[in-house]
Amino acid sequence: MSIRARREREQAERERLIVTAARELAEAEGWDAVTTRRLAAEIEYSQPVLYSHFKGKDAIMAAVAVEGFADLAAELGAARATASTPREALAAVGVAYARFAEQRPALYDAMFTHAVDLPFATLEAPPALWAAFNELQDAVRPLAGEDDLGALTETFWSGLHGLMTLMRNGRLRRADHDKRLAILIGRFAF
Amino acid sequence: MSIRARREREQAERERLIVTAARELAEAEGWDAVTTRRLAAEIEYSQPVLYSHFKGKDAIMAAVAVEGFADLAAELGAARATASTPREALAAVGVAYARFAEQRPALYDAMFTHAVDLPFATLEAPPALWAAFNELQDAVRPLAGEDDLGALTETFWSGLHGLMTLMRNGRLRRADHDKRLAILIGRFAF
DNA sequence: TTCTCGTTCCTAGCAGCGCTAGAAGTGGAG
DNA sequence: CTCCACTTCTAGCGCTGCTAGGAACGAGAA
Repeated sequence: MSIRARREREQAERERLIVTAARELAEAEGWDAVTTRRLAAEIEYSQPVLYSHFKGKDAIMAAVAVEGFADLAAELGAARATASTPREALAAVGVAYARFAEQRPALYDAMFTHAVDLPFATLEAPPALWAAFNELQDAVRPLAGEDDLGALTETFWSGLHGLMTLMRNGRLRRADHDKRLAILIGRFAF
Repeated sequence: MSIRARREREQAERERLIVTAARELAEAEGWDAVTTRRLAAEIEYSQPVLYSHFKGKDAIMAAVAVEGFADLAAELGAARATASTPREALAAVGVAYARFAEQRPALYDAMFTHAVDLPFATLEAPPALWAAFNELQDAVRPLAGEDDLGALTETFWSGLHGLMTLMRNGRLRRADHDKRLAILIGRFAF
C-alpha cells in the first residue's frame, strides 16, 4: 500500500511541477513559447508524460488559470481590506484587478481569453473562480442600490476586463489608463 | 501601359477575393478553419499566391478586420440615427454594438482579439477604425458632462467589449445579458 | 514567325505544432 | 531468478505558416 501511496505522491508532485513550469514559462515568454516539447524539456521528462497528467495543452492552461483565480481572489481581498468606506473598497478592488491583469498578462490570458473548457458561472466551477467573483461582488454589494447584484457585479467586472484587454492589445492609449479606470469606478460608486 | 493597368486591376480583384473568402470562411467555420491551404483552395490558387498579396496570415486577418470596422461604423451610425434623445442614442448604439459582436463573432475577433499589427488609437490607424470610434464618441458626447470625452468613450467601449468577450467565452451567463447591458448603459446615460 | 527575357505561378519542402502508438526499460511479487 | 505490470521513451502522424527554386507563360525584338 505504501508503495502505491508514494507513487501517487510522486505523481501529484510532478503534476504540480508541470503546472508551475507552464505558468513560469508563460509569464516569462508568453503562451506561444509554451509548447508541449518545450514544457517537457523544462520539467526534464519526455513529451508524452504530459498527457498522462492532462488531457492536452488546454487542460494544462486551465490548471494554470485556476491557480490564477486563487491569486486574484487573494489580491482583491487584500485590497478590499485596506479600505474603510464602500466607495474606497470598490476603487481599491478595481485598481487591484487592473494591476493584476497588467502585471501578469499571461496568467490573465489563461484565465479569461483562453481555456474555454473551464466551467464558469455554474455550480461546477472550481472554488477559486467563485472566490474571485465573490470578492468583486462583496465590493459591489454596498453600492448596488436597486440593481440585481449578480448582474451588476458582472457588468463592473466586464468593464475592468474590457479596459485591460483592449489596452493590452494596443486598442487604447496606455497614457489614459488611470483616467479611464477612475471613470469606470466613478460610474459604479455613487 | 494598358497591359500594366489590366494586371494591376486583376491583382486588386484577387486581393479582394482573398479578403472576402477569408471573411466568409471565418464567419462560417471560425478562424481555426482559415488555414492558408484552405484559403488558397477556396480562391482556386496555390498557397504562395497569398504571400504575394499579404505579408502573412495576420495581415489577411487585419484586412478583414478593417472591413469589419467599416461595417460596425455603419451599423452604429444607423442605430444612432433612429434615436431622438441623447439617452436613447447611447442605448441604441450600445445595443447595436452588442448585436454586432454577437452576430459576427469571427469578424469581431479579428477586429479586437487578434491582428495586433493594426495601428490603433494613432493617426496612422485606418479611417474605418476612426469612423467606428467616432460613432461611439458622438453618442457619448452629449452625456459627457465634466469627463474627458475621449477617455469616457473608451471606457464605455471597454464596458461593451468586456461584456461581449466574457459572454462569448462562457464566463457570463447568457440569460442575464440584457440585464447587464441595461445596467452598463444606465451607468453612462444619466 | 521565331527567339529571348521578365514575370507569374506552382510544386515541393522546411521546421515546428499537438498528440499518440508501440517498443523499451524498471521494479515489485511469486 | 522469473514473470508481469506499470512507467517512460522513441519515433512518427497529420497538420500548421511560410518559402526556395523551377516551370510555364506572354510581351517585345529580330
